Amino acid sequence: MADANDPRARLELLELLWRGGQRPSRGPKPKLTLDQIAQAAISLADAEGLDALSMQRVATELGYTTMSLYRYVSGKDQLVELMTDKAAGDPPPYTGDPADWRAELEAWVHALWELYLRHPWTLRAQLSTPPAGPHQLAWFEAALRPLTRAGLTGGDAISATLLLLAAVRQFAGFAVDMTAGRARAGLTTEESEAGYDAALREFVDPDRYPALTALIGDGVFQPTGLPDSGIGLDLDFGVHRVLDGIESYVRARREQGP
Amino acid sequence: MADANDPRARLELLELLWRGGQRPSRGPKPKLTLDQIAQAAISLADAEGLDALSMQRVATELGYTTMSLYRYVSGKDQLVELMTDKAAGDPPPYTGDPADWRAELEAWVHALWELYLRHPWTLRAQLSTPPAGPHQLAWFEAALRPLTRAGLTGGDAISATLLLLAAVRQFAGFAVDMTAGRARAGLTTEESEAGYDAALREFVDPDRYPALTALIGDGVFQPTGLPDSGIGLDLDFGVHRVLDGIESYVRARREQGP
DNA sequence: TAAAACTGTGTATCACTTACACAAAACAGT
DNA sequence: ACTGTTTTGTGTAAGTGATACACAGTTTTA
Repeated sequence: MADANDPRARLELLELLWRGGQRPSRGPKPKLTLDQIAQAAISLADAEGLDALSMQRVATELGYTTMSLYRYVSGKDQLVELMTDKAAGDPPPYTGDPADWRAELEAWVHALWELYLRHPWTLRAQLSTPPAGPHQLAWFEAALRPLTRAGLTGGDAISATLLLLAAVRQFAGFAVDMTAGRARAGLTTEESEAGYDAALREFVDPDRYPALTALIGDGVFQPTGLPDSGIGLDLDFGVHRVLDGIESYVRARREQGP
Repeated sequence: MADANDPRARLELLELLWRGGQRPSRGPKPKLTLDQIAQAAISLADAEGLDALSMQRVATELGYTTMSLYRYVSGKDQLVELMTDKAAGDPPPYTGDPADWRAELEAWVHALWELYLRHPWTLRAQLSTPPAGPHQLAWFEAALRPLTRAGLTGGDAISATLLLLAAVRQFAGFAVDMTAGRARAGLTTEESEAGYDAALREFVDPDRYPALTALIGDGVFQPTGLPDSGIGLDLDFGVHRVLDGIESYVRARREQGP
């Protein structure tokens, strides 16, 4: 099995991602499958987070010994990579007006946001390559289609996809981290938000942080009762700006020629 | 010392962030300082990454025992939070035209990008609260100023800051992950990029991924020789779109009234 | 009917975090 | 000055986790 410090590890990973780890015909029939292992690991990570994910626990969950997993996976890192692609699943098909690329991208963003809230640990997974698995690329494809239709070409379409991806990932990350931190502190959402507001009021010096102080004074950081402290709305705002920016870019290029 | 599963942990953290862990007057004079510990930990994380960061190694680096660190810090998690704020430092002062909010934000983005490349591990640090340290907030403030001047108010200014922050963080994350993965595989940049292109060509099915296939055919994924595989340029593209979007939003609001 | 290849397992090693208790050090109040 | 209290740095030990390695049993191939 290829060491992690080896170019072969990348090829091996691709093989597993795309061909699901076909086994040679010799030897005993495997009792487990890669898919089964990845599924058990995903369930565990969903329920208790990436920190609670250990080879031991996955193995126990499946009723096998820890070391048996190493017959399917070169190590924990590789397992996480496989989990990440599997958990991504396929993006939901877009059913709206095919000409409305903005709506299609908004739906994409929304679906991805939900995916990350469903599998928060994927945001912390350390991947060794750019997206290369079938599901990761399916999401990529689903964004490229409307962007291409909007009029973006080549590298611009990639850049725009990455920009939207960046926004969703980070905003989801903000939301997830806040929820996790809140839960670890044993606070309600309201308590947590009020505590943050109070902390800002206590420590933020108006001379050093004038703009921030003004916002605090406006009550911007007070508890809102919104889910995820309103991060979803921040994301909506951001996506709207980004799509506006893309639209005006395409228009300018069209009018002015390349 | 407050357990992590305790609201007091948050107050304790704030105390350390803002008042640097003042010590009671009784007892032996401490030989270490919080700052010293954080600095050693930052150097280690810079050099070898967050995985290599252990209490043992930090202590050894300083010439003390592992457990001595626990007199200054409640645990590794808290240390990482302190490191993150300290490593953020203060944003460089903006020296350009004060009326040119776009240039100011571009400079901010650029400085932040460099910060993340200098301290890549901060992108993986798990923080228990929204930004609450003096340096984190200083960066926040530095973005709020030009955005406020641009004409954004209240929650909009926050949303826009988060959007730009999201872009920089994630693009830096892409760059960092690619570099790390490349290094672990023992490949040159060129080899790594060529390998990715080759993998896409091998596995991507034109029927299932038509838009992606078109891009691959255009040679978009071929090695470029650009630093960080051109991610910096993708970020520039993205920031340009975002600023355009913000600008048109402000203009529309001004013309139409709130 | 071997020989070869592969599976699941038991064992062992190494690194890590952190709880706990102890002795020495420094201060506070008398 | 003195004594009790608080705090520091340390030694020890427990618990968890990743993973290397060798072994015995299983299945296929020649």
